[in-house]
Amino acid sequence: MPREVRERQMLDAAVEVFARRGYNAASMDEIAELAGASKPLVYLYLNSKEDLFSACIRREAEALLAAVRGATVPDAPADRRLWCGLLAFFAHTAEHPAGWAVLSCQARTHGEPFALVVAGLRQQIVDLVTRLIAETARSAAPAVPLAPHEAAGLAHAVVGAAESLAGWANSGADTGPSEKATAETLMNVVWVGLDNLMNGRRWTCTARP
Amino acid sequence: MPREVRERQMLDAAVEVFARRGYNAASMDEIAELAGASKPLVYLYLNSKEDLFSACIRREAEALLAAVRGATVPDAPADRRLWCGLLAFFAHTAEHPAGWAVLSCQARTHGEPFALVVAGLRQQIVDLVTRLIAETARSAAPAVPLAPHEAAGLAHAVVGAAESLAGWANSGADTGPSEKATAETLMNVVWVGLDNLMNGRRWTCTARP
Amino acid sequence: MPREVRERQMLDAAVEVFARRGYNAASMDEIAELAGASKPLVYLYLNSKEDLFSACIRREAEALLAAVRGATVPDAPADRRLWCGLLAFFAHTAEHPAGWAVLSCQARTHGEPFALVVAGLRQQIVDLVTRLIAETARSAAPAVPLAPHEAAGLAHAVVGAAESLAGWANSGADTGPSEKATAETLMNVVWVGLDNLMNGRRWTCTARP
Amino acid sequence: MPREVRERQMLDAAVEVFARRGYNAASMDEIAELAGASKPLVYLYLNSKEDLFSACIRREAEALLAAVRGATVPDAPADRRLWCGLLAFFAHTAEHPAGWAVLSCQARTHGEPFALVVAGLRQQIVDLVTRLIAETARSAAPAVPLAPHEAAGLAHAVVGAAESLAGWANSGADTGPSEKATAETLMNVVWVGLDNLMNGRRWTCTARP
DNA sequence: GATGAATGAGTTTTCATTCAT
DNA sequence: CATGAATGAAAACTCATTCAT
Repeated sequence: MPREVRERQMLDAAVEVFARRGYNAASMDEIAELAGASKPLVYLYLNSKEDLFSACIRREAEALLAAVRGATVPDAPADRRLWCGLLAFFAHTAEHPAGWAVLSCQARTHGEPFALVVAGLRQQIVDLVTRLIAETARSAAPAVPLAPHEAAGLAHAVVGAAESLAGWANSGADTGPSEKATAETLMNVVWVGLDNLMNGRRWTCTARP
Repeated sequence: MPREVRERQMLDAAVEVFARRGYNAASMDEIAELAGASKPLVYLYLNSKEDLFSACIRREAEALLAAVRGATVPDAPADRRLWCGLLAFFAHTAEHPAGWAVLSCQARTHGEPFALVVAGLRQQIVDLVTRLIAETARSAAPAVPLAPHEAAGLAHAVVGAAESLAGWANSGADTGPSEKATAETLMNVVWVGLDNLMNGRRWTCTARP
Repeated sequence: MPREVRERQMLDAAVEVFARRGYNAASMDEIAELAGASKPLVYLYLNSKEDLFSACIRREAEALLAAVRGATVPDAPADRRLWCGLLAFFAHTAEHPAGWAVLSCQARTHGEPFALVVAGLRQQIVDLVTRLIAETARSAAPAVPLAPHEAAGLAHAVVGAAESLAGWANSGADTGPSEKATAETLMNVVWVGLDNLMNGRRWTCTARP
Repeated sequence: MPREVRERQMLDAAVEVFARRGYNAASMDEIAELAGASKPLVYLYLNSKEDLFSACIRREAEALLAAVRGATVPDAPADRRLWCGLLAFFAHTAEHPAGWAVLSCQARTHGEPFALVVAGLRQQIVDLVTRLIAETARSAAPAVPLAPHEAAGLAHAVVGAAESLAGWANSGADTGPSEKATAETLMNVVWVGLDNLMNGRRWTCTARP
């Protein structure tokens, strides 16, 4: 069996086990067994538990980013691109629950080096969203232009909301809404809010005493 | 030194260490040392590592919920209450970064019992926000009434966005915006979007091919 | 409360706990609590766990020895004295199961010093029985005199048999026989065997090929 | 080194240490060191201290029972079989003092599961002796038949006496008698006594006022 | 005398990791 | 490459024991 295939099997097994048990409770024995390989081979290919975890995170992060990027086709209008990105995000996390669990839960809680990888992924997604928002803002030629900082804030909010909704959608089979409904909810509040925002209607603390 | 004081010191130390190292990597030795007490005393007062972690989570969750609840004064209009709640949320998480880290990262990833406490806390906050949104929707007598499911989705999105923005605001001293600016960003997109939403303008996939 | 009384309560509690949990699993906390005294007082009166255990053993050993000695009235014939001693032994062990458990099980298994005390007690009982047997042998003016070594062997056998029967009698409420029946069984085989023995009828390996 | 060998070494070491120090005071470190292996290996092969202890007890119990069973050849007359069984018992306990110490002292005092194994062993030996006694009683066609309960009582007495004599014989090199002499003493008192017993001569309390 | 606070020293147990075959 | 033997290092947890009040 070629190395590449074996390595993929190992990563698959590791993601599964890390998601199920958590980083520390996951034992190399279990991972090796689930991968159908011997422990020394795992070490030969992936060096150490940390490296293995790191490889898992990187692979899952890249896959998620690729899914989202691949969905935001360059030629479409910005809102459609955001819409498609959201859909892709929800679809990918729903299809790879173990990978998403590792990314969203495990990676952030076990040491800086791992957290940095995830932070990097997140930043790339935020940047993507920021660009979409800024682009829309520019093309709308609004009465009140959107400050760059504000665009970044919005992007952070959107990504956070998406993560939260993904968790909600995946939490229980019946309680959460469908993938598309989730995306629509988010799209509605963000897009319409953004549109309105750019027309100068802003909420302020003093507006309603 | 009276027990109560010692116990608080221990919890402070534990929250700090759990946030820094993660649940598993946090050793009782380090916690005891940071608390300025011996390990046996920690065990005498708090029984086990699990119980200690549980106590941390409960304390931090209750403090955060109390802060948010205390800020949403009952007599004010709904938007003002949401605004105050968000401010309180951002302020509290900014003031207790370790506590927030434990709640948002650690607690969800280390066993059901812990996750349940945090899920409970989150649900209570989501419920609070859901009520505020539904209340506003009713009082606005909109053209298109807000479905209950939609209100819950919005609330999930708002809470997720708030969490994300809290992380952003706390991530680096200089990159993030001020507490108030953060809250304003969120308020703007959510509230104005909601207002618009209830007037029948919704974004749909087919609206812009 | 006078020291003597307190000390007795402590020993009572200790014997109980040592019998229930075993030497190591018995905690000073539990003993102190059962004795209705504070732990420091236990230490003040009895110095250490080892000393406490030692005191328990000594007290129970002396009580058992006194019971047996007191029953073997000097003026009666030897067989009657042995009979009464056996009865007393069975009665005392049945009435003080915790004490007997400590003596027969715990004391021998936790370090030489304790074992020595018990060995001393046992030797004294064996000596007593040896004297009774030898006395009987002399008074019977047998055809084949009983060698001193043989008397000691018999005594060891009798004591061992008695211990075994005591355990049997105390093991289950219904399976074991009554105290008196137990003593009679033992008396029968020993005394009648001894009587026979002294008349020259001995079992030998070659007697029945 | 093959696992089987190592495992035997570990059990040997464990029996030795358990006998010397007692169950609780025996540390896994000492056992591992005496076995010439590392602690993790001991755990890998034998799981836990309890399991290790249990394995020791089982092995020693089976060995002793096999020795006694193997010596009581089925075709010989009952008295000869008892004689051989006693000899084998004394020989085995003399050759494996540590094992006998663990069985007779440690196993009974450290938790039900262990005690049950030993109780089972003891019961099997008692049953064996009971059968021998009953068989003899039947074949002798005595004036007064031996009640089943009485046979069991006798067997308990014999086993207890044997245990006691084994302890005596092993206690000091010079004080105790030889293996064969020990067995003869016991045989004499039991067998001759039994023989007499079945001819109606019983000792009774009132026989000699 | 009783009580609560406090701890040093030691225990069992678990992994990630390596090496010879 | 797979396997089995093997381990160093560290973690959770417990307890007898003491001291000030």
